[in-house]
Amino acid sequence: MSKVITPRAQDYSKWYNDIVVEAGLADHSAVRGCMVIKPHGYGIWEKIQQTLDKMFKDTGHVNAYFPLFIPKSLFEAEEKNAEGFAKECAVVTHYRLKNDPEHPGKLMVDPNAKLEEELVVRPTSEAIIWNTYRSWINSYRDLPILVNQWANVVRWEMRTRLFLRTAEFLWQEGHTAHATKEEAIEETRKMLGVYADFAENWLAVPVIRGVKTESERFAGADDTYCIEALMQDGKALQAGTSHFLGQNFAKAFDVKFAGQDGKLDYVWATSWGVSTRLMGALIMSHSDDNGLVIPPKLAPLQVVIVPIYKGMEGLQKVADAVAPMIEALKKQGVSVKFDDRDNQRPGWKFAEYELKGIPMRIAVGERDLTTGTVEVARRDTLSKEVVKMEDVVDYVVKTLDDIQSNLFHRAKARMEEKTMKVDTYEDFKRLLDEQPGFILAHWDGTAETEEKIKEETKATIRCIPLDAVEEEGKCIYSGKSSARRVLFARAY
RNA sequence: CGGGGUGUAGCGUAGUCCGGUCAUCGCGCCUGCUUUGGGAGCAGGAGGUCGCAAGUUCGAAUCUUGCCACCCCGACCA
Repeated sequence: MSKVITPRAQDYSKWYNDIVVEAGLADHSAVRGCMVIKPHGYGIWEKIQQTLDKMFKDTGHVNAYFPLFIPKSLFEAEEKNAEGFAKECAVVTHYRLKNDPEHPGKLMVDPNAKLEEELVVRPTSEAIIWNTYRSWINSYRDLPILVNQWANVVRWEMRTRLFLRTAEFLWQEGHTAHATKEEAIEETRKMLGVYADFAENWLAVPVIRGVKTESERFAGADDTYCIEALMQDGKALQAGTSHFLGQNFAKAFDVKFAGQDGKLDYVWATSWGVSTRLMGALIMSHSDDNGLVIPPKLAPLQVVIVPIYKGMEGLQKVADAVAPMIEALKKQGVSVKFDDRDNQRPGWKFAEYELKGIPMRIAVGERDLTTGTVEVARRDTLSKEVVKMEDVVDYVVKTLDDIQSNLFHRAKARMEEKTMKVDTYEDFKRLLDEQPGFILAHWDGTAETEEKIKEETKATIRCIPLDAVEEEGKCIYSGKSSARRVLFARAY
């Protein structure tokens, strides 16, 4: 077991923090609620970005970039959106500092440099983007607009957690404009599908696709679709959202287009995003008490080769022996590193790479050179196998695939095991405490009931699953009739 | 915003109640030798505005006052 990671059973929350910090993913910074994403963490984020970016391009989207600052007057234009985010906005009021006459060597805000109009640091970019779209759109021929941006946003959260909720975070936000409601809804659902595909086939995190209830909806949306994942401790994590924005922003920013019939109408909109929070989902889905576990498809480094030797000549012998293997692995598209650092011993390196979640490790000693074998270990099961040198490339390629799918199936089995159908409020409350997880239960569809349940149990309706089957039932809280089960959980 | 906690070397810490060769120990770092198949051993060495500011005192990591920062729990949360 790791010397630096708190075991999950002892303190899950501390375990999570330890993984993030000790695996070198991120650190707390000098700024409250803001983190430094370190190279290892950023390397994973870059993989996430590259993969998603290609998926967006493949579905017809292009990238653009809009300003970090939004004039307050624009920000407040879409009332619900503004109201929803107002409580957590950072605001720029001045544009200059000057020397503080009372405290030599210190600076102060220059009171003469007050901005005419305050600038809101974007918590999300609908306002600035829709204000821009007004000038991009005149006719149905200008539609659809399928734009994505990779950016940072700021939300002044009261309480933050590394990756899961930080005051500043990195994300992508897609903002599309359409001529018809149907097309916009189709786009909303299509992007939800992209997210679900990415979550399951790259992050190896199984998700439930669904629609948010009215009270959980994005501020300014007509409908919010989401993917919900379940972490090892039985708490839910919203992993991505895709919003059908109706004509709300088009109306707020007066974005109209002339149709084929010459009539003017407001444009239909969507927006969708995933953030560095996905890192949190990745960490909490797969990692163990030894450290991080990275799905091979997103690992910046997939295979590490650790030499075991005596003296520099011994190291050289091993290096010569593995050189062809490294070349062959690279040819297969496997990222591989030969760790020839002489200042750490093999055992130390083993522990280190396990902590960092590298999917596979190959140990090669002088002993192996005589037998023509190597020892290959996989991170997900921690099992080791002796493999003939000439079979290594095939074995590694196959095993990386196997780890990827094993991680997904393991997480999926866990999610299914922790998903329960419940028909009484007593069982509901008991399960939340005794076996936390997803709970499928009947709900009468009212915001009042939803709110009461939340108050009394801290569980929220994560979503109304898209694949929910029609089923007559009675609301667990009010006893009123219900047509389908919805998904409850305590959430991050 | 409420409650709790922390701030001493790169990291983790002892010392604070009771002021006086107390700046302790471990990891890490540097040098050398021996080691290397699961976080090496020995020997030597370097490294400090004790969060910041003011005060009390012959003397402050330690006492007083004020301030700052971060973490954890809760409230809050597209």
